[in-house]
Amino acid sequence: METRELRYFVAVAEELHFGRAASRLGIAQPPLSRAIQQIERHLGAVLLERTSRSVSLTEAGAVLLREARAALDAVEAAERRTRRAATGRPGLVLVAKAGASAELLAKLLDAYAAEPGAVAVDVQLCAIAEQERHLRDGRADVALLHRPFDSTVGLDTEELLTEGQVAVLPAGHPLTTRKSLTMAEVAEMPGLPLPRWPCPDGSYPSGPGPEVRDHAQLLQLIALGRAAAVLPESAWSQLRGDLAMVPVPDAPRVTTVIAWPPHSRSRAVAGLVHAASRL
Amino acid sequence: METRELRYFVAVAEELHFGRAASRLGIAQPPLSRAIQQIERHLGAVLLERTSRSVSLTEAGAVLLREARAALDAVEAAERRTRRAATGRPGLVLVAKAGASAELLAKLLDAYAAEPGAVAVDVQLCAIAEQERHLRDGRADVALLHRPFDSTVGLDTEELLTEGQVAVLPAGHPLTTRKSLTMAEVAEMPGLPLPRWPCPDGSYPSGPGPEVRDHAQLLQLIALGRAAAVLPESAWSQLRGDLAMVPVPDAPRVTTVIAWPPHSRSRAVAGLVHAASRL
DNA sequence: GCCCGTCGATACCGCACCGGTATCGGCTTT
DNA sequence: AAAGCCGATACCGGTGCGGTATCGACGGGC
Repeated sequence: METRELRYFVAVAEELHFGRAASRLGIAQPPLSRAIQQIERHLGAVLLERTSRSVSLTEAGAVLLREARAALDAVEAAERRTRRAATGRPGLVLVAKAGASAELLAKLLDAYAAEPGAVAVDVQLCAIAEQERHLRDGRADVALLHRPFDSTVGLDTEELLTEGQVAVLPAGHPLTTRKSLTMAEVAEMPGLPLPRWPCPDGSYPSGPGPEVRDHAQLLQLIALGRAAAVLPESAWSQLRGDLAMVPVPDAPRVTTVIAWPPHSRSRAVAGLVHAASRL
Repeated sequence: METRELRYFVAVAEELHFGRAASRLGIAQPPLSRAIQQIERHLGAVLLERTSRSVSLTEAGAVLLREARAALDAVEAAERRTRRAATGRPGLVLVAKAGASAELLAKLLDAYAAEPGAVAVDVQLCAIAEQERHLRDGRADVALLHRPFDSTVGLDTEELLTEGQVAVLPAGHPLTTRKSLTMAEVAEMPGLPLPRWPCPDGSYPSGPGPEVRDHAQLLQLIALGRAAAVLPESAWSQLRGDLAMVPVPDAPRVTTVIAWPPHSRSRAVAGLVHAASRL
């Protein structure tokens, strides 16, 4: 099967509408209909149930959607990594959540730079839940992830740090005088909803809190008195004067891990991981 | 990039000869030359150094070869898994090395069959080093692997059993009277070389021993007095009357694991792993 | 109840591109 | 110096992709 066909199928499966999928792909609708039929003939399977009013995935279609996304990521990764290898500069790209693990990251970069044979490390800060995708499609070589929030499925990892979490509140909030809080108390603070983080697919769960892409956004919203949050202790180093923190002992402990795609066995990645593992 | 292009590149990169690659692909040589040029133009990178006498991979070409193989596996897996999903029969395919972990496998299948909601399990026995590929290209859902021999990189795993290894010798061999042997002693037995196992790419390392694909082959060669081997203790259950075993305490311990592709989060796989984890 | 709008499928057509044959140009071998 | 091997180039024909036009089925509205 060709990647063109996979791209076409993914577009239709995501839009569940041939016309919209076609315009998203920049082609007309009829060739798209034909291409999907050809895929179905090739696989000997019905992938989409279609009436003139609705399009829906069959079970086989759902499987192909999941697998096709992975395959397209792999193809994209192949292109990107080849282009990067061709430039000759063997630099590493590391992604981390903007605003998270700042201290740890600094120590890691220092430690690695001191190693013999260290190469340049290009640090990219991205939105929550974006790092995994960057690793999978070849835009990055290594990532700092946070269990249990980020999925590390299919990646090789090394644990770096486990820590508890704290509630981050606007300075002057009544509860800032407390020595500790429970998750239940934090979740039910009137007027201070917890923010909504993006899901891996980029959508947001529904609920009362504000939609948030990274820590900087979040801290600003808290300072404005529009939200509260429960964050790893190390977020402390980022705290501005207009914020306060209170430990939340019953929040799940957070483990920061360094992760890399399993088959990228480059010297440079190994060196960085080695430096990380003995911080 | 299209999978056709990736296939073409892989063929040339493996053959390092345009003519042979073309005939392997079933096309003529000129279109292949053009296709490679087109890929190089598309990526903006030189992938192959060619003179009229030799073809060799550049560094970028080596990266693309590795990544392209992974990408093609992912595409193939997408097709296969979709076809399997379309049949409606939600059977699982489990691969194991022929002749290895026979007892464990039997217990596992029994335990899983007793679980509520168990589906049919299709057991495929294959050659050494083939299981990983079966998982990656969608021919199988789960595999029994043996660390440290098999690579589990990029797979999710659960440990099942760790055991020591024993030397397997022809019955009546002088050393069968010993209570134990060392690796060094086994490696240097005159006239009884250790066999050569295939590498992940299907080739064999060079050396004195016979080339061997699976345990049945190996045991027969040992019985014939043409080889000796060091195998996990559980191979004991397979031993015929014409073979003997002696413990080898300093051989690395072998861990049998059940492995599955990380993004295949099907109910059935989860059930099988669950059954396996509490054997 | 008829008309109209929506949406996927079909019909048909032109052109890009893939794959084929013929040939060239460079290099090695004898 | 001649011959052979091998990748690149030139050129050509056919497949198939993508386009426009249209059909047919289904719903909703006045």
